[in-house]
Amino acid sequence: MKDVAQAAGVSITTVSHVINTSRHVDSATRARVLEAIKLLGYLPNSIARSLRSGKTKIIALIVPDASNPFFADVARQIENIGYQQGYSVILCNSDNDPAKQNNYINTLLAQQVDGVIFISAGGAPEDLIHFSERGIPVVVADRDVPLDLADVVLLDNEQAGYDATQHLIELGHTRIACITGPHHLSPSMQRVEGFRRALREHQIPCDPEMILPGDFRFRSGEAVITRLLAYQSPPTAVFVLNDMMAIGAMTAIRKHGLNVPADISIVGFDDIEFASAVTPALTTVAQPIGEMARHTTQLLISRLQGDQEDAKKRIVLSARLIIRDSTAARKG
Amino acid sequence: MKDVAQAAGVSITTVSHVINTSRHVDSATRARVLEAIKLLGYLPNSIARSLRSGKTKIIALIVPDASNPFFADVARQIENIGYQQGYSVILCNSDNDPAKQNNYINTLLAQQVDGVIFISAGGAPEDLIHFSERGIPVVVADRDVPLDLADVVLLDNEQAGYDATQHLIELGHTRIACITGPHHLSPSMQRVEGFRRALREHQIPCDPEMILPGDFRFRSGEAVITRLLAYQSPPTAVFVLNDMMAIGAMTAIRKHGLNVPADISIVGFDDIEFASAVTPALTTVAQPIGEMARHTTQLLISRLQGDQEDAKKRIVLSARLIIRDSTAARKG
DNA sequence: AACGATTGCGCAATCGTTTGCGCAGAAAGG
DNA sequence: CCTTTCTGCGCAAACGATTGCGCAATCGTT
Repeated sequence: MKDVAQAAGVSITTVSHVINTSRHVDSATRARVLEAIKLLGYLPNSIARSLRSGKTKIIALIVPDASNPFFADVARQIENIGYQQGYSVILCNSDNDPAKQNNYINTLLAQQVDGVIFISAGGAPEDLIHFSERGIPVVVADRDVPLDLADVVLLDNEQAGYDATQHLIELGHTRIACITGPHHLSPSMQRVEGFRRALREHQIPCDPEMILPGDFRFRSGEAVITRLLAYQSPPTAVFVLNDMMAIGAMTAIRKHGLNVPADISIVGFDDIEFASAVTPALTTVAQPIGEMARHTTQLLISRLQGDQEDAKKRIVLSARLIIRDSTAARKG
Repeated sequence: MKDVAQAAGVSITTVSHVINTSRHVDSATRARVLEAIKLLGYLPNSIARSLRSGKTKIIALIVPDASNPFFADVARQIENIGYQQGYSVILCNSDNDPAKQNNYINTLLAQQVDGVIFISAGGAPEDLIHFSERGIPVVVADRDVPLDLADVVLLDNEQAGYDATQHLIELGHTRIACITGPHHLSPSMQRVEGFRRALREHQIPCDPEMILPGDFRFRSGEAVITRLLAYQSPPTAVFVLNDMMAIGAMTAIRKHGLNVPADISIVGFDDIEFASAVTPALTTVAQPIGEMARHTTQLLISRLQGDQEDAKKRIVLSARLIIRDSTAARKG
């Protein structure tokens, strides 16, 4: 910048004002400065800028598992929107590990990010309050956390669970299992509640053996369905709380010589791209990822731009059941 | 920091030295300072640090499509390794768009990242030279670029293409198609060359109609295979240059009432997690993602730690064919 | 007791920007 | 021709850390 100033024969003050159009500069001078900038290939140092302004134009996105297509997609969309609004997004992978998650939170604090979008790996991430303490806005997405200090964007998981289950019931199934996620995650719990409510409303007894936890990853879908199939009277339909596990389950079912949906119906959750690619195409509950990403980012950015409203906002979106080929009427 | 100094009754100089253990401090004093730090919840401002030191401890990773499981996985692993070494990784999605890619490069320059790992979206990203100009090390991974200014970590794509094709030939196929990626990407080109060499060495004529380009995404696998199936004498085997398209192709094949591998054999590329999940399980060429991530990150970090060696390093890794159920001997 | 070495710490400059304040010269008004 | 108002720009103080230099007190020697 000094060099630019010298080359243009002005002070660095003027250079700064040219760059930011923060006050009037004679057009001849401006031209000289601009030329010097091109010539020297000058780029403003955003570190110094941030130091001065207290703003970094960086928002952090913390996700539990970036290689899960669902989160990958969320991340991509948030990044896109942020990018359009002039924010860089730094992606942090907590690896489903609350400790790593806390580490990241502290790094990000030191890094002076302007805002945070947080998808919890579980636990009550107490370090989040440090953000509030420092006036850094946080938006919690997808998974609720037991702390009331951030805006939240969630899916109506209970209703979604209900809808999926009802679909199976309407197909005549009564022995319906559910492969859940980890107990401590709010979406998993709520989908299970919807599952239970549907059974209850149709007077179908709910056998606790039929509700088994997985970890949202492919392998655990295989593992859990194998246990279910070993039951004396195995389920004729399974509601699996995400697509990764659902696809794992379908793979395992085939290995056991059974057929989807003839012998057993499967409903997944998320509607990842592969859901329509597997055979049979997976009936699943589609999350409005785009909407979610949009609301989340927008909420954060409006806070960044000075929305001081005290009340924490809470946005709840609806899911949509997509019926494909992995569900069918009960045999016989 | 000022507050900490005051609370501990010392100068900020001493506080700094306590934090960085950059010179001896009396243990009593040190204790007072540490206590003040805890008490005030002080965290060093890394912006200011970076400004002073010229180091940000941030490395950027530019990928063409973060929602492609292959890149998602690469990203996750690189992030992990970087994290362990004390670097934050900022993930930039170029969306296969050279313009966006260049934009990012410039943002990153302004952001003063310490180093860059670059997986090209194609084009000759001339702006990359700005990094060299400023002494910022760059490592190019996966896709070669026509500029000689960075270390490179690549797969031996030619050999991998050869191996995949040979597998099909050994199964008795002679009408073998190839669904490629965009022409301007080096991995795509090289795999095709391996494909050609295998045909040549086995005296199988190479019909140009049998080599059709896709864009590495799911949909284009469906689209291209559909064209191939419409041929008067369609292929009995197809080498698809990535798994996303391969799975798309299998889906489409089924829709056409044909069977994999009975009617047509498919070989994919990447060995993403889903490759083993689909039915039939996909025969594919596994890229050593872990090794690639490790080499790439290590190379970059050693440059960051002052490896001034002029010669650009070039690491070439080998792929491994994984035979599953999507390939079979030619009928009849 | 005197002097050099050592230990323990603070001053102030610096990194590259932004920005409040103020100063010169030109235009406008009387 | 002397004020007053603009117009166009520069000075220097921040932002929050790191670090070369140097000063005072203590210790060890002779």
